[in-house]
Amino acid sequence: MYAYTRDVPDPHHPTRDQIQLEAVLTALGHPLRMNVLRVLAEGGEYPCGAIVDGVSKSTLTHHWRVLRESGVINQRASGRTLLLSLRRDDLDARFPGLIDVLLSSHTPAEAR
Amino acid sequence: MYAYTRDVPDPHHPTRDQIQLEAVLTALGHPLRMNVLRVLAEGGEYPCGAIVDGVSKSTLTHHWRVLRESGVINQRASGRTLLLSLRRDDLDARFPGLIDVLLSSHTPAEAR
DNA sequence: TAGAATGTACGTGGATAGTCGTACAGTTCA
DNA sequence: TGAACTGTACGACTATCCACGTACATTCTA
Repeated sequence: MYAYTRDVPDPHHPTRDQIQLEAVLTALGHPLRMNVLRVLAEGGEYPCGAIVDGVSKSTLTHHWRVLRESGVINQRASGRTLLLSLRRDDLDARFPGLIDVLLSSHTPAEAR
Repeated sequence: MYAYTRDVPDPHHPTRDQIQLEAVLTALGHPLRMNVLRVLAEGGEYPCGAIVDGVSKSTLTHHWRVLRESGVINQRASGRTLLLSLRRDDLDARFPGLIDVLLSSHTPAEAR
């Protein structure tokens, strides 16, 4: 099992019941993170470095943490990469229709 | 017509097309503002001071601005009060189903 | 017309977000 | 085993958020 450091053995993922609406909204209120949602909504798992360009690694780590701790994504270790995936089932169970609405709300102006 | 100051004759309300999904999500990512949404969703207009308790007037002004500039609420002058209402039609037109989903996502833990 | 009522403007201070560079830990593979 | 690779940890910096007190503009009313 992949360990991040001796002190923080596991990345924190909230359980389904711990996912808070506010935290999800705040997480998705950032254009970079909203774009990540759109990419991950296609399905499958992506390494951290394969979704966003033009941002430093440490900045990405920050955004992964926001998405992970709000319950939007899951991070799973695989070899030397972390695979990201959308917690679609949990989000749909907790907030039925929310993700569908967000994905269907096409707003090109934000698509940077 | 009510004027706020000589320099800022009108409060800024984005047009329907200018409403950005991110801005709405960020605005509703704060518990106080989410509660305001729930109150206003009942319908009708409320004076600024009739919705939230325990917060200073200037703090409220800050939150009204966030809600107004994101396109969530409308502020209309009436005598010496400003009447707040939800821009339900605009939000429903721009992001069909979003408000419904948010209102039906009951999350008691956030109901402070 | 003077005082009360409503709500904004402005300035301030502390907390949080967002970005980066550097260092480092774990994994893979030549 | 050692170097390359992937991603986090940490510290620093800037910008924005959030809350407040005070001052003020507007409106209503006694």
